[in-house]
Amino acid sequence: MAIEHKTRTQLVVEAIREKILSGDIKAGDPLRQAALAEELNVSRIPIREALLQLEGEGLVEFEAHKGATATELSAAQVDEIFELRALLEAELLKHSIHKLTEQDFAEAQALLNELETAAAAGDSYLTTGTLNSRFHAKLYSRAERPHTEELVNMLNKNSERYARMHIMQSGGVDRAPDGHQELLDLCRSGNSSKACAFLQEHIVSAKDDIKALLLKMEAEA
Amino acid sequence: MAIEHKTRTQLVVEAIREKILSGDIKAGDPLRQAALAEELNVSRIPIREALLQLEGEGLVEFEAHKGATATELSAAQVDEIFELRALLEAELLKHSIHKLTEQDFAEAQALLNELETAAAAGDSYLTTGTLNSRFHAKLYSRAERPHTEELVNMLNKNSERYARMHIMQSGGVDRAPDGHQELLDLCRSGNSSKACAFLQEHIVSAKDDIKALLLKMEAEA
DNA sequence: TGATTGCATATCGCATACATTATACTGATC
DNA sequence: GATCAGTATAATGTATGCGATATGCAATCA
Repeated sequence: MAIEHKTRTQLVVEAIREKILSGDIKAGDPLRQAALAEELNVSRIPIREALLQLEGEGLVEFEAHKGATATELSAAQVDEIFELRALLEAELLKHSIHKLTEQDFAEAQALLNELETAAAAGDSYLTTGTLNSRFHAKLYSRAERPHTEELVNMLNKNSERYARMHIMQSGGVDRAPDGHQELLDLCRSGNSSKACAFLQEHIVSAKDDIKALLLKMEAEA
Repeated sequence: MAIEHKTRTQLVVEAIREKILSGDIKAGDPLRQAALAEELNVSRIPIREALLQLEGEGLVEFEAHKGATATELSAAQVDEIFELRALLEAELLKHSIHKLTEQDFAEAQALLNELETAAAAGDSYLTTGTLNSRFHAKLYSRAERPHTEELVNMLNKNSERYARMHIMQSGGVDRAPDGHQELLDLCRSGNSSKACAFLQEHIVSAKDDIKALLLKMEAEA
């Protein structure tokens, strides 16, 4: 296994992304190149390049001569992003479900068990969030749809910070591991249309929770 | 109207994008920073920043310490991209169709007439391609789904160069203005599900043509 | 007093120069 | 002749510094 040589720009990308997703940098905040450069002990070049990459991920907006800001999503936009996720993740599942092996199901089940344990133990978002992603990724793993997967990843990054906010707000409780179990069972049964419909439902209901939170915040502001 | 001040990086982005879409730079070709810098009379910094933006658009792939290459799409990937387009454009149409005004229909019809005239006159891709995009964009214009629109734009950029190749190959003839007319009529009739289904069909059939071409090219290589 | 112009400052955009990494080549060893 | 180590070369990655742009404030004028 080759050790990978990370470039400074990559490290900066990860640092800033985490700052945005964790809420350390809030939506709409300006991202000053010089300040970030000093904080991360690099020159402004890797900062600029990192910001450009994050713009591609949709987390940052760049305006010439004015600087970058963390993207701000309205309730309507969050709506759209979750609906896109529902659409595309269902598409992934549709293409993957019939190719999943017994091994895949077992691994998915293991991830789910781990997730339940972690959730019960009140572990941090870093743990539950990662397990959650890995569970979903496992279900889609046989889709062989790299572009769709990348789009889903991008949409997930965009919605993740709002999901985190929601979890914080509701006392750090992750919801719906039951839903996950039901989804997995449906996949095992091989009923593609039912499983996809359930998945869409699952994503859309998460949307509704988060949208409610956002509307409240918009009203306050 | 404020004159917009284009940054060097933006100009470079446009220059390289056009080189890729036009086939001047072919899929898989390496993009040497120094060479591009000299050719476009700028330093390597704006070149690097432009390449990063193009990576976000999916036209370029960046690998640390190895440089950038124009993205290469396998037949399977072209397949995927067109299916995504079909899915997402149908979604846009679904959300837009019932909000389209008589004015919108008239403008779409005008674009279509212009397109037919241009196609009959054998105009360049620059003309027909632009009209084609504007026609589709008009149909989606009331969707109010900015993220979906952006994804569609991105997918279009990725498929455009293959579409251009296909048109070149078949003697510069653009296909299916009839299909466009039928699509517009369906939209006018307000039959959402039929119109969306027809649109999907339209995109998928374009895919099949291009895929055939690509498979032939892969076989030759 | 209110609007407008000009200047000061913060910030960004980009050229130059140097550091680091990957790769092709050379020669030695088996 | 094949393989490997070591080096040379070319390309990328990053720091520094200067010129350009935007923005806020102060001075000026109607």
